[in-house]
Amino acid sequence: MNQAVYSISDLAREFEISARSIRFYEEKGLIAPQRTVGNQRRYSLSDRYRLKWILRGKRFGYSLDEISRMLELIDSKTEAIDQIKVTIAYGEEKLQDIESHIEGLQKMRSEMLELKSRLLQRLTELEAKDQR
Amino acid sequence: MNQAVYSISDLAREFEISARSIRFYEEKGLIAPQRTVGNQRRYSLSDRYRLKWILRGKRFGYSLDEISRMLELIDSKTEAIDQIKVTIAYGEEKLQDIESHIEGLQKMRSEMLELKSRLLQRLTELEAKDQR
DNA sequence: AATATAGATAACGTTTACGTTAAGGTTATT
DNA sequence: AATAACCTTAACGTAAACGTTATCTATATT
Repeated sequence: MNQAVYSISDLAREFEISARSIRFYEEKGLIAPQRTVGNQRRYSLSDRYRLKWILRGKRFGYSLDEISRMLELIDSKTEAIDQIKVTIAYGEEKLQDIESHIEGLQKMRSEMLELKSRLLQRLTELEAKDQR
Repeated sequence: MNQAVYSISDLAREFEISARSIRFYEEKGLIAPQRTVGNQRRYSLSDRYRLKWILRGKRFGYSLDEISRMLELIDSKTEAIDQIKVTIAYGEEKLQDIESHIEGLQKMRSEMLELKSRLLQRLTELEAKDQR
């Protein structure tokens, strides 16, 4: 099994964040890499995937706490029917939330477009006046 | 002209935020209501609109600083051609940004959906096993 | 006019998400 | 084996975005 392994600065470089940030996410329990004999962090592919999720979540306004709960969802490995049901329910909640985020952003988008067309309008008017 | 006017707590109630927050946005220059003779804040419809924008921006991960710049764009009233061009350029930048936010969220959405279907799969398997 | 409710400023406190040293230990390279 | 490059924990610092509290003033209601 060709399991890629990354050091903390490998990931820091790749995602353009500080090693401090990555350690901070670990402090908060969002990620938990293996350690070498010398106690240095070694990240697997799935750790890398988690980190990607963390950064995506952050970009869209989710707090580390919320992201943490989403990650729990991601690595739910339980075989208990009731637990799975709870997890699915939580996932559906988050889906709703994400969808409402998308809607809100689309609203912002359309307002921005309106704004732009108003500005373009004014611009062409002024340029026409300039022509004379 | 039937100009609606709101007190600070009117808006706080409507948007479910604290009056402190609204005052804070004013401190940061994002909103600037009229004052009564007794120095109390009175918000117009357009102030209310700005506040809505502020909250929307915040929900989607924009900092008050970024939102501030977007608002400047909204109330740009300049007649200077060059200034308008600059404003349009900035608006286009923000549009791009919003669109990439939307894309990212859609990615999150599809991963969430995948996750959910995997969980549903496991659930039905377990329930089938339970049946026997 | 008196009282209740609401609003003002101002100062200090708090949480989140890191940045920045400091004082070392580990790994890789020559 | 020595040196550079990288890593560790730990502690303190910081910026953003408010919350909280105190003290005082305005407005609304009976």
